[in-house]
Amino acid sequence: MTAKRSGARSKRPRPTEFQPAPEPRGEPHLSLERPLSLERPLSLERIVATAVELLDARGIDGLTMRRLADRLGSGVMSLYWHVDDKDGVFDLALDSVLEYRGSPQMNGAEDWRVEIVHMLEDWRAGMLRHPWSVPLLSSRALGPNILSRLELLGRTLSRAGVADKDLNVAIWSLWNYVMGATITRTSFDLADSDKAATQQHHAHPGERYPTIQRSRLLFDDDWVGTFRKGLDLLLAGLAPGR
Amino acid sequence: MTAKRSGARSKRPRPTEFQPAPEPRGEPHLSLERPLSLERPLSLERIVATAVELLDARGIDGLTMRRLADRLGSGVMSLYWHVDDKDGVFDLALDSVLEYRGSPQMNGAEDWRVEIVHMLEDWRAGMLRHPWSVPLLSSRALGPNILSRLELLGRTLSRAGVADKDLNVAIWSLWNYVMGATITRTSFDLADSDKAATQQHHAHPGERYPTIQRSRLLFDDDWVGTFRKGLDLLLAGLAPGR
DNA sequence: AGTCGCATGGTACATTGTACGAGTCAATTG
DNA sequence: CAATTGACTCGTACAATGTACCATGCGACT
Repeated sequence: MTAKRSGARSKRPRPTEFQPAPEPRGEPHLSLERPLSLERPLSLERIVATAVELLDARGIDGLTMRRLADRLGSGVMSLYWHVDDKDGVFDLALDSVLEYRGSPQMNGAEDWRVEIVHMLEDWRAGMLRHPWSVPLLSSRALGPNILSRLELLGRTLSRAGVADKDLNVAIWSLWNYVMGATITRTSFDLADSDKAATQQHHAHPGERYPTIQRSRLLFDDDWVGTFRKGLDLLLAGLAPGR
Repeated sequence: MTAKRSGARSKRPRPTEFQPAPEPRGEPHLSLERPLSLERPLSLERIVATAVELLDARGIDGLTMRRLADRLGSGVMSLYWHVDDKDGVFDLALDSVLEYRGSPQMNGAEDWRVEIVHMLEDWRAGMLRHPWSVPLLSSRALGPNILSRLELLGRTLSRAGVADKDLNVAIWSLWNYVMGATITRTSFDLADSDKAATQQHHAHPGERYPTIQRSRLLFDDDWVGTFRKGLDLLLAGLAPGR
């Protein structure tokens, strides 16, 4: 009767979370050589990693279940044992890219500024390394790794002396700033690569947009500098201590 | 020989822009009653307006060319005379939603703060009214209406006394803040509507995320207040004058 | 041996975007 | 008047996609 898949499907091994090994019924085939299986066995990790590769290489529309299966050397439908549906692949890929490994030294006394800036810049860099993550991030719910970063942010700010009543504003302000900066940045990358559509505006910005033109807003490519300046400014406003 | 469509297609009437009426070869059929055409004639305006309706009603995946044509009472392929492709519809719909009609009074002497806050809040409100605009915004190039807002922002800041060398940082900081705040907000709306996927995290935030839990970060629904506080803070830091 | 649960994947189908080309009708030109 | 043109409409067809359904294989346990 080939037991209902809906049951099996809802029981995913571990969606990027780890669990304290509740004896999952004996380890499955970790024998010597792979017996006569054509390739390595499929796994959630392999699927997610390959999905990220594909997304990096071909963008958000470049990820199709067929292509993904091809790269994995498996049949298309095999993926569906490990994953609910395509949206699930997106969620997993997104979260996997947003993982934070922590700041290197963090012998923190007064280093909270450094730690916060490090985490936020690492986050921004991660998103820019995988530009497809930005639109995904704004259309899906927040995954565990995002929450972890929020938690770290809150904890650090709190340790730095931000009062509880100001904490939420502080967290969200920093958070929003980074999100926005990253989006803006990727928008510009897009605009550059597809000049055809926007040349009408970028070509004659002086006519309709004199101020933008004068400040060279659209051509200022010191993104990192601008990002840091705004961030410092925010931090200065948020945190009392010098 | 039914002239090549590629020629006709590139000649769109006016893509939300206006042009000084270069005599487009005599006005086409603005006769009395519609002769025996089944419905009103198709037009770019109607297409865009209906697309926005559809997007509002069914979300980003709810917009299909067939459904759009159905709502317009036309054949699917008729759309393609007015629009390049589906992405074109997205671009047009997005830009149409982001138009700014200006602040009401603006008898500005010291009112520059009011004007900026008004424009930014209007922008935020517009995006929240059409949540599909957020992911679109972060995956497409900036349209004319966005540039107009940037221009207005820059001009107002400049008039308020922000030095040219600080202008870019000021513009981008405000911009990024609003973008980020809006994204965050829509993420939460998503998370609320699809508790199933995230309940594991939202249900037990205290275990893994004690600080978030303590500050009730995820349950603080005074979005407007938090938004305003952060914005005021930014403005205070950016503009010297009190 | 048989049974069960994990895991793979082939086939099939509905839905999508859109290329192609034929059709309609009004204005223009002969 | 007839012929032409060019703006506009739309039916058909096709390729690409997500995924439901089902058959199969394999290792472990009884």
